[in-house]
Amino acid sequence: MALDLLPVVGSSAACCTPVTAPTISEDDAQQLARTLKALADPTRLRLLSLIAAHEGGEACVCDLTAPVGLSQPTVSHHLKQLTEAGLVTREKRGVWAYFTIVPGAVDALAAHLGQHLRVGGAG
Amino acid sequence: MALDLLPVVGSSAACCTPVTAPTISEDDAQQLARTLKALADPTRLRLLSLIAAHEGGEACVCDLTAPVGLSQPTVSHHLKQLTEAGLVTREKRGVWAYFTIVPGAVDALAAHLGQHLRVGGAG
DNA sequence: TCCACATATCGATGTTTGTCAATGCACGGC
DNA sequence: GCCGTGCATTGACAAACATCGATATGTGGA
Repeated sequence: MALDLLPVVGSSAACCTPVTAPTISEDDAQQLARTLKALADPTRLRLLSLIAAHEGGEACVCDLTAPVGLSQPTVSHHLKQLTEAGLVTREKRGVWAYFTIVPGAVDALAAHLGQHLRVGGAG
Repeated sequence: MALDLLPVVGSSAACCTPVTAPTISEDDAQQLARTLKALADPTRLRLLSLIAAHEGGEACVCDLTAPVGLSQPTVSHHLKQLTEAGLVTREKRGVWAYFTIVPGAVDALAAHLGQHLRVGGAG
């Protein structure tokens, strides 16, 4: 292993400042991104807004298809995404499925984000 | 076209509760989704976290490629997305491009979200 | 039992997105 | 003036996604 020369350049200096705080883990980033992806669609944002604006904070699929102007299967698909992301809950009553915003879900997401993205790191 | 029967069912009642608050506009939803999309990727979240954790709150591309394990063009592409979303700023100093977190950008996003998604509507 | 209706799932399709290799561009040192 | 280096852009490609029509599932009423 006789390769101990390698000048290493040394003097160029400027680039590559050191990391001074812990960064988000790969798993945390993936989990956070999954939830954000559920939010990052105009149709789903409108669905959430519609649910929140409905009387009692709940709405069924038939309440939502007309306002967003999409087919029933598409709306159902988006609601499934939101449910799997933990942003809404689904409750079946009779023939209808009522969706409700999970309180605090968005706040928790925002807190998580702020924790990792604040300059100076997670500390 | 003599088809005026169509019983209309009428009595089923239950479904379709009324909307009692204003909902997010189509444009607002689109704009909000665009910013969220920039955040909704594990690589970009890690880049943001890395920038925030670097000394002085800034980092250049060469600081970031190795930690995320992707090619330089890919990292550059993600940083462009983040810049266009207003989440980071880019400052060229000599040969290097330094990226900085835009302070308050995430907070503003969170505030925007909460405003539209709180049950009871935008208030 | 049969039918109508609300919702979910499936299969197909066009679009968007993340990634890379190759190349272009600007800056600084020799 | 030339070359090396850091970064951005381009073109290509595969994976993911939003959307629809058709169909399946489950529920309540006749």
